[in-house]
Amino acid sequence: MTKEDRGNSGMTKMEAMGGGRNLTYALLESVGKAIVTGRYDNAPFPTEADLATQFQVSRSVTREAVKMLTAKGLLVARPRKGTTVQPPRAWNLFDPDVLRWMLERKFSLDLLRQFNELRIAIEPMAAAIAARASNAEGITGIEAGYQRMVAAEAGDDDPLEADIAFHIAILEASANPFYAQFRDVVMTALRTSIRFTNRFKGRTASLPQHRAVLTAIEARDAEAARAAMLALIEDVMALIADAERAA
Amino acid sequence: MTKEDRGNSGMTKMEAMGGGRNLTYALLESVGKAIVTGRYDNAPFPTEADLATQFQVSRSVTREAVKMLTAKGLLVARPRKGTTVQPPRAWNLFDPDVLRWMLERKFSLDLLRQFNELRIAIEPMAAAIAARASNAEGITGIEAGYQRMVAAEAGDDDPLEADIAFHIAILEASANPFYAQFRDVVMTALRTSIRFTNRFKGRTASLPQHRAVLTAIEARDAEAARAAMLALIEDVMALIADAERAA
DNA sequence: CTCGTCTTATTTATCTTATAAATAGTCCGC
DNA sequence: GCGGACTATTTATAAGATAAATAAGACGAG
Repeated sequence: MTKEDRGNSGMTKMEAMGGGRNLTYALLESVGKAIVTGRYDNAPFPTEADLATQFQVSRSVTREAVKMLTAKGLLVARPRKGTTVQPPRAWNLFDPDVLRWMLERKFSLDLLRQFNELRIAIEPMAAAIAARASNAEGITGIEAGYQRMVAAEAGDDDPLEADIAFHIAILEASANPFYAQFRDVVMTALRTSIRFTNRFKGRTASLPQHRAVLTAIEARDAEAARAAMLALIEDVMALIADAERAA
Repeated sequence: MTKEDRGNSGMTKMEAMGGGRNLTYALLESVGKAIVTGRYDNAPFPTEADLATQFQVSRSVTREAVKMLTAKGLLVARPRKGTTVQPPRAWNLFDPDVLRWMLERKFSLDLLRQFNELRIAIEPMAAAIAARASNAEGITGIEAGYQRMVAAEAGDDDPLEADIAFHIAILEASANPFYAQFRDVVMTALRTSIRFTNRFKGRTASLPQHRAVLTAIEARDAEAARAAMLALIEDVMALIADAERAA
């Protein structure tokens, strides 16, 4: 149950909390998306008083949302100067919210390519580390992810979520917090890019290739694990390159 | 240090703003560090009212600091349940503040090794991409970084800052925002780990090795750039491995 | 005119006091 | 026992006042 229909035509209060579990998160979502979409590129960011008026919320809510956006690198506030939007290079791209806003803004094939360029660096290495150093729990997680993909093949699980689970299990099996940190990034990016990958039918995340990664890790063969994962992502890259040529 | 034994010459107001440019940032710093240091591992996180009382600041300041810590993944707040510390896996390790708190907490050789394990994935690839795709501006930046290292060798610049500038220039030359994003992470981690690397005398960041990276990028030789950068970081890894054996 | 200082206006920062909303825990009637 | 109303606690929201910081303009001395 989402929200009961009040039946009125008012619809104020942050558009009936369209963004999150409370006003602050709703405002965070609205303003964050607006910033990333470039609404303030050629206009000054409003003062906190204006923001509160525009969105019909109290200054407390406004200030707390602004503080969160500041923590994510999107804004900076100074007395008398007002609140200003930071240049994109300052945005924390590895913050799930920020990344999601960027991916949702219009879906850029370019950004998707750049993201997969990152995956090429991270995931094969994570697979190699996992092959070398993961414990039983880590291996079990990867196997579970693979089994979900098998189930998805038979229609018993969501293909995308299963695919994501597999990749995340490997990141976590690396037992390196820096690699595990990419959990949310990979999750967010893969979820959002579904619109793209789904455009290519039959692209059901090659089970054999994933199996190759799994068996290499189980066999503690770091080099094979790295190579198998690399091949997997480079297939995606090839797909993107094709799309770029087509466009 | 408890709060009881103040009583002397005033010194309230968040201990004379010991943390940042205002009360909110001072509180952010204090509480962030406390969380990462584990002060609340075996104790419940205080309610916002208690926090305000303990640190002698208003609820506004308290709430705004808590919201920033929430945005960084350290806290989560729910009505009636209170504010609770998130498990470390939820912390945004790529947030400069969070990373700094983690590195400062006691200096873990283990964390340093894990960080360099990440560098092995990122930086050689960034160098390769830079060799393949960087523009004139990117190359100039790398050359400037190298020149700073040369100057540092002669005592005309800070060796650590010059070294950092070189590595960051490469990340930025990759023209991939995801790689450029590691700018702050690398900066923070290298700065903080100075205490470690300095313990080894003569470790003045081999100029020839850095030069090899530069020339490879200038020559647009991606593979050579990757290899040169990899060699560079693996030297650091060897250093860490030695230290781990010694301990 | 030029430079430094002083004043002023604007904006964030802080504090205070209420009230609302959410919900974990308790108690009650059956 | 068990479901549901009740209560107490904690965050969420609002509103208003004051403080602090500082950019911009006014002013005055040289």
